[in-house]
Amino acid sequence: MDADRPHAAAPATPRYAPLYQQVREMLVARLAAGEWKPGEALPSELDLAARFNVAPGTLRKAIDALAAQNLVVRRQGKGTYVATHTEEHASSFRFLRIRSDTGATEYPGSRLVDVRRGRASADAARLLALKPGEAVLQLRRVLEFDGAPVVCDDITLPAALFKGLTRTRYEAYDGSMYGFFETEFGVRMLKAHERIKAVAADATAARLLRVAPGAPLLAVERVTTTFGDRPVELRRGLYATAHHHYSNDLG
Amino acid sequence: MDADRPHAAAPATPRYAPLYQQVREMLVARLAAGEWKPGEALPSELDLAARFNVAPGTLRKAIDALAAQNLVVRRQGKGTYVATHTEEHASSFRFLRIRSDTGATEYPGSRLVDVRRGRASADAARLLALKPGEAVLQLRRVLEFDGAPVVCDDITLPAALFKGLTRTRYEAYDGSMYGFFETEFGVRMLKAHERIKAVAADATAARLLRVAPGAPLLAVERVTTTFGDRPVELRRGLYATAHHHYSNDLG
DNA sequence: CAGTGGTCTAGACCACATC
DNA sequence: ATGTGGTCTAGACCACTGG
Repeated sequence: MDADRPHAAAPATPRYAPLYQQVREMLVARLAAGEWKPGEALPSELDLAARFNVAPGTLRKAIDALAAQNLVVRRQGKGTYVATHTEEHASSFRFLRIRSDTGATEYPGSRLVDVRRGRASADAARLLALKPGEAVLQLRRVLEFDGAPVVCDDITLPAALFKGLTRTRYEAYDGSMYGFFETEFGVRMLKAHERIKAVAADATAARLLRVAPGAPLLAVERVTTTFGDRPVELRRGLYATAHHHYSNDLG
Repeated sequence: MDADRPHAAAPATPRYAPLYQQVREMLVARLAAGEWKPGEALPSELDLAARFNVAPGTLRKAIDALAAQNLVVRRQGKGTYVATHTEEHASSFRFLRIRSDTGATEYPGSRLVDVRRGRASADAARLLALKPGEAVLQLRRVLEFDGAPVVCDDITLPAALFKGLTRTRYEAYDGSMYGFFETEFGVRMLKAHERIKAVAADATAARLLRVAPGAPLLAVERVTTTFGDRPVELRRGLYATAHHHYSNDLG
């Protein structure tokens, strides 16, 4: 690109980077920069192909890759849209793996119990790529299925990215927490890694989840990342699994 | 295919099936029938395109889909190979989500504790699509990381598919359990669904995993399927997560 | 060197959504 | 009717592998 030389670009670290990957990276950069906002349509494929001076097929392959990463969503006959957490009233199960044993597909209610400012522990700093002691926000929220508490999450956020986050403001927002982060703070949660253990409920968890102290709970530690694999959320959750389970597909 | 009319095939249930999907399904059928065995190379793309009377690009897209499902593996310059569980000495972590907390990537040892014949419980029958009381094999095996037991699996298999499975025969086999199933019984594990809960260790589990009775454990119920989403294995595992965790990527 | 998968191009046509 | 993404085709050329 740049010029009209198809795939003669100078190799960076790998010996060679396919044109469609280069185009993909340019598109990601523009998405990250907010050239097209979540929920908006990208220009048409032919338009983009012309801009980047590549064949439609090449441009298409680049967008295929973005769609596979869930960065954009294609809608036949309409266009290609920037992925958003604000429309996923069904597909918000993308980051929510807890399910009712009965298979009921009800969407849980979220209750924000507490918001406070604090400083990153050594642990949190490491996982969030912050300096120990940097300012963070600590949220605690409870997920309720059919009125019964099932999940208790302790969420740690870099304060610098979420200036002005308050409990009131969250409660004024209608939608998922990641929708809230996206809309109000421009932070887009793209990928997450979870580490799961089994633990015994301590007094606090027992009270919040209404289980006996010492009852076995799932402990889920999630690090969520945005563009460039930059960690922007640390979430430690305790799941009561008497009537619910963590669902996972391998394949 | 069939004729030389590109995509005029009669719609079945969906209004319309793309040619490359039809080709994909024909390839899956041949894979399931064993026309090419695990580890073997498929014919070249040009060859297959000619056989199916489609353009190389269309055949390629069909194989792309198979590769995305991990049914085949492409190797540039060499060919496209049927996926196998017998070569994945590294990538066998595809179906093994337990990891050491220290990040050590050691491969665990597997010890088959017990093999017995039995009849399917109502539960097992439902999950394996058998009739209650049908003959099954019950295996119990322990996974050890660095000599310490971490996972105890109770595995239920339809006896009809695994005739002649004995402990001796497993111990004579050098490789993973799914490699054993594939090589010795022609059963290919393709996908799995897991449901995870936290439970307290009972006396048996406590002894096998060397934890205190009542200690919290991960309980992982896995249903593994082969071609056509046919369930062929039910696996109930207990994971000791003091120094290990279940690792999962979302995104 | 020949053979394989991988990339790129170019254009025709289909299906879907919207006006 | 128009514009969008989706499919299909056809052929040239590149990169990797192995004899």
